[in-house]
Amino acid sequence: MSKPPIRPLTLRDVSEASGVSEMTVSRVLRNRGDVSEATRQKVLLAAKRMGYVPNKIAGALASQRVNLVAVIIPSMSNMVFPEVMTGISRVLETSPLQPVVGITDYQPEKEEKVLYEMLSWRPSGVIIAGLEHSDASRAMLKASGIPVVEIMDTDGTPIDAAVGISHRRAGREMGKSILRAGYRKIGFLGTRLGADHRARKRFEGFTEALAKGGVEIADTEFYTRGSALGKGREMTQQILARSPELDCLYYSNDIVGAGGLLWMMEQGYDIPGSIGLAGFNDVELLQGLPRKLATMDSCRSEIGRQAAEIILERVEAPDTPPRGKVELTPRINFGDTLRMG
Amino acid sequence: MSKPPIRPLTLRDVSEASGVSEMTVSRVLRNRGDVSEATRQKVLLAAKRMGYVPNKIAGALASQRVNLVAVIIPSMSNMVFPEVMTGISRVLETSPLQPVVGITDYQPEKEEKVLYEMLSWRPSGVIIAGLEHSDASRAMLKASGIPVVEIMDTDGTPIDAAVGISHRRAGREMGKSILRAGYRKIGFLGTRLGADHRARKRFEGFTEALAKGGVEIADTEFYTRGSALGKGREMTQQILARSPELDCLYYSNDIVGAGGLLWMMEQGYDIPGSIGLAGFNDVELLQGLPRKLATMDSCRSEIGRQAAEIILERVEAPDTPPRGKVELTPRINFGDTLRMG
DNA sequence: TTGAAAGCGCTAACAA
DNA sequence: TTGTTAGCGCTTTCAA
Repeated sequence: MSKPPIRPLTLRDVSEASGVSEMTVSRVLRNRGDVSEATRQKVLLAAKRMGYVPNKIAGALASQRVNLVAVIIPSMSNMVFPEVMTGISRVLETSPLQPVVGITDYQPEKEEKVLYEMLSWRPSGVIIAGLEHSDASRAMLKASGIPVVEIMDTDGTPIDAAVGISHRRAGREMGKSILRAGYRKIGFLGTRLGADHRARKRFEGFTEALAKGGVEIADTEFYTRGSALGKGREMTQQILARSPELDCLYYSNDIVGAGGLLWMMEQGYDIPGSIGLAGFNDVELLQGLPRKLATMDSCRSEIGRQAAEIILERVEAPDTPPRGKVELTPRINFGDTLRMG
Repeated sequence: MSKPPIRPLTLRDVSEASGVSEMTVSRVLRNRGDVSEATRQKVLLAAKRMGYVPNKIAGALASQRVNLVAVIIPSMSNMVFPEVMTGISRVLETSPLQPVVGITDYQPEKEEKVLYEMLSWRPSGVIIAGLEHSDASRAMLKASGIPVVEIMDTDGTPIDAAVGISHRRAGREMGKSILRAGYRKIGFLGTRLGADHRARKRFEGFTEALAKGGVEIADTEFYTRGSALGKGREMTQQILARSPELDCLYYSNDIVGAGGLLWMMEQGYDIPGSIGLAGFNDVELLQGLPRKLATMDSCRSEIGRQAAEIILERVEAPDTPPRGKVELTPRINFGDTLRMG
């Protein structure tokens, strides 16, 4: 075992060790151009036994190509983005492109910073959550000259392309279903509006649908940080202590909804008979609960897949006309916590 | 609004636009060296209005420095690694270093591929989960000449440095506590052993502790994919159908354990009186369950924090002597599902 | 305080 | 099939 080298190995080292020119070594290592099987083997052997790892920094600078796709999302911990990532990876695995993830914590300033940082590595494309970005972020994206796909949401104008669902419509649909089922005293529980634009849009669509039915939100309960089961329990307890007349609760996501459901089951509420519950996202977690929370599929892996396909297409054929907005249609799943209308 | 440029802007463009030499522009943009306030402002203004984003590829090649730390973990979706990442980020945020994540799906071949890919970008350090790696992976890590911290586990010999807990000991401790509480017919439910070395070590430590008390595992139930609540329900149902005499179940992680707990509560089991339950990890999710599952803290954010600190230290002062192995001590939390001994 | 020259490690384009 | 040459866009080093 030789001691670790001071400087990493270069192509030149492999060239000298194998007695083949740098250029030919480079060709072998990239499987490009015609190289005789004999030299090929010689080079491969030398490279492997030396433990040579190519320097992509230099390669990228020389070739002006970086096979990275920047994926910029608000958070990793809420069970929604892992599925988006799976969809993206599935597609990119069939290509030389690789996803690199950046997290914004729902903060526009952080998004701007992460975006700047990632663009400075000159990726081949950007997949970014949401349609709301700071002016500087939009400017950077436009100026980058690479394909940009905004995901999750379609309520707005994309910079380049967008794949997602209409959260406003999702909220409206849920509102209509809840009214149709006969609920009238409706409460909303969710993230403090503002940071999470998609939750806000669902809320707006929801209240709009209720308004059309002549119903006003009876009470609301907002929280700030985290999205744990525990929060759902607390908030549900509080809103029901304050407004015991409520006959339906709409949660901004499944996790808080699940927390509420667990708490209400312990308290012996009659669900969905005297009170209905609904969440959003259709996360896997719900499958394991004693009762299935009503929810709406947010098409996460499909969104990831299509976004990656758009990037791939545009990287392989830069003149492909932009696909514009792709709006997917989420379905309501009534589960066991909402009467059907 | 001008149309997007064919080629991204370069330092030279900013230089020409501001009438300052490339070199001085570079200095301004990096806050290095003495530059008069007048030129500074001129450059900053020009750069901003043009929307210039520096090319890190070129910068890295020239400076031979890449402020990236490769973080290589098996999975993102099981609630354990997000917390590790938080610990890492917390520390790196105070420095110019940035984490970049790679996922291995618990597959050694994929680990090797991801590692190769990341090392080819010449990061400043590597944080990698586990102590078990293929020979090729170990060789690459050794040859890289950069600080390497293996995390989560301390049962084995690190390549460079390691921060984690002893999973063998964690299993042993839980085994001892369970015996002390008087349970004797004990079942184990977990991932199929092999891929997940840390779960395997816990299992080994657990059986070892039971053996010392003259007790043998009465039954086991293994699963392969995913780690959902639903799996926990199914497996628990199956093992109890097969071995109704069991008086304690040890799960390889909290999520399957939580699934089991929910199912058993529905079935009306007397917990922890006639049957005890325990998991592993102490994930936040447990806080929201009707009863708190007994578990053991896996020190995730502390592991992330310390790993990042080691990297940081070694990057700033390359001659720092290696810290070797850092073993943290997890604590048992008896929750509501295990009698105390 | 500023600038000029050289080169980081690789690949595109061309020549042999 | 193989080799040579000239950069990629920046930073280091040294000189002014």
